[in-house]
Amino acid sequence: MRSSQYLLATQKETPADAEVISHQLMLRAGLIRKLASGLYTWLPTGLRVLNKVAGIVRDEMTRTGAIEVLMPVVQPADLWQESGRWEEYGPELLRIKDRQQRDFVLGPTHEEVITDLVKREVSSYKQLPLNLFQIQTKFRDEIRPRFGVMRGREFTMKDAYSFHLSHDCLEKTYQDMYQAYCNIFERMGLEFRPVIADTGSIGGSMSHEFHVLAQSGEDAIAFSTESEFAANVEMAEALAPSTERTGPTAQMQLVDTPHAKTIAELVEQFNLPVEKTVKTLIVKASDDIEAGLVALLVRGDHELNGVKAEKLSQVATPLTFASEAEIRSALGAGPGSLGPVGLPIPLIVDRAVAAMSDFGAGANQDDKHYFNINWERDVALPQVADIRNVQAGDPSPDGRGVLEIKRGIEVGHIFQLGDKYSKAMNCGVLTESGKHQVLTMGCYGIGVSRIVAAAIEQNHDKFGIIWPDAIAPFRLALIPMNMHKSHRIQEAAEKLYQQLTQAGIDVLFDDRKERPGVMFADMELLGIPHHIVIGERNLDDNRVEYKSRRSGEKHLLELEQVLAFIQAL
RNA sequence: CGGUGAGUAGCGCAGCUUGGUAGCGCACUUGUUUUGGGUACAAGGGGUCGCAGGUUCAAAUCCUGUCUCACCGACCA
Repeated sequence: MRSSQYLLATQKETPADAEVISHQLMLRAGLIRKLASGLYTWLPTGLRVLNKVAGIVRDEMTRTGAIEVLMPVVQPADLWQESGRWEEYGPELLRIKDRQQRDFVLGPTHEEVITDLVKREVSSYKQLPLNLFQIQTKFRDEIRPRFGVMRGREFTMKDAYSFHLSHDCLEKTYQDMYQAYCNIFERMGLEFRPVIADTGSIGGSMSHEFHVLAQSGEDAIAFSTESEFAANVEMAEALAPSTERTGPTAQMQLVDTPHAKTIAELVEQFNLPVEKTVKTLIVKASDDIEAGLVALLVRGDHELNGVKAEKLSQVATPLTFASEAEIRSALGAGPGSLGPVGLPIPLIVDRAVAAMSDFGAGANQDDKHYFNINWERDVALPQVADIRNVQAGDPSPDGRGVLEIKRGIEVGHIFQLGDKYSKAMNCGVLTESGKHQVLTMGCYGIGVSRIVAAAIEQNHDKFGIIWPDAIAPFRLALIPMNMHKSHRIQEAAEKLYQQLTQAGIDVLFDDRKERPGVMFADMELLGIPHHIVIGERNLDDNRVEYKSRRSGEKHLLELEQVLAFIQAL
């Protein structure tokens, strides 16, 4: 490609609304432009990267025996009514009507369509197992799109769906996908980790997420220092403290605490260790709880884990915090003065709270706390559950080492779905014995467009992007200096360009009439991994200069060596 | 959906308090200059000041409404 006949679209200045580095660089390097909130146009350079990412994904998927299809973005509402997700899915599902006033949705995912397809097309056990995938645009009306294509509303995703007669067979495909995903991210040159994950609203049992590690990641991941254990913090189990609860050492006392509405204020004003305080959180209860509310207790320095809390049968789904007004009318005190003693609604305490003694908590009267509360003596120990987020330094759930927390960008997610969709939509085949059997499914997603952003988060410096070779928009930048004034340089550049292009190398030939500094700066911003600079000085010796974008190393090459050198990289 | 803030040239911003001919830097065009790291000088093109209504002789500026965008929070595959 000649830059004079291309749309480079690089910019010096960073638009004000780009927060994370990948978003800034994608705009500056001319990869994307925003059309509206969460909607982006892919410019030629960005599309080249996107296509390379998609190509690797397609290649590795095909290698495992998965077969590519392409399903519509617009889907009829009946399918969603059939699976039950027309009601289940919230406002994130964009619903539209056609000219006949029939309901449709813009597909946020394709379980319904694929299940319907397989139901119609597959009728015998002999056709199984089957793994179908597509690389397609998805639309999710995100509450808060941000970070450019990292969390856009419209995005490109690879989604695969496998169909099986038995769980063992699903298990095997799941493992194959796990391995394929590792291969994909390795080929792209990304630092990633598979972690145990929550299945969320897609449903199912076993699930892993694949995270690209980066400071700006939206998810927190817990790793063991000693073992292979890695899980999304949402899922990482917080073990019960290994030490027994100690006995009471002091009488419970009621204390006036007019200026202590938060744990921090309580700790500061009353010289109470934070590990001796308890937070009382009030959430909406599920329908079978009469009180309508449930109290969740975690230690003062711990955080409630919403995913874990939502799984408790007493807690309403989705997890909803009670408003101050609801709390006052049900409990007679404000949120800053709540505690377990005398609380008239069901209580669930975290494992760490159950192990506490002589602790302080609200007295369920405004501006008063009880200090030196002890379970059993002052209040019965209620139901105990794991409802907090793990923290750095907590013991690993597998018993080996302690946890460390890092941030990650979720770029892949694999699920063992089971029969959630196949059952709801009656997707089955005849078995060997002639009986109808509902199929077991797996589903496997990769955020293709998100990978582009994630790769930049991991590969950049102050000059711009540094693409891994496998996903670079161009592998090589050909930079002639003052070509418009020198026939020798023009001749050498044209010849190299022909030669490299014919050898199948993606070359960006910067033939613009620009100053050297402008060209260097643009090629670095674009992140092209390998640069060849042609100048008068070196041409006298029949040489050009090679420079690696990543390492910065430079050396001279004979003109005749260039092709072989690049091919050997 | 709640809180906060912002909409003025392609991008980044000033002007608004105190109403009176719309500005700066970058980018773009032309010329000269420069030529291995975003040259310098000169001349130019480009704006219904988000939109609608109101006040006024006069509105980017004051008032009302509305739309859009961003950040924080809640929420979320």
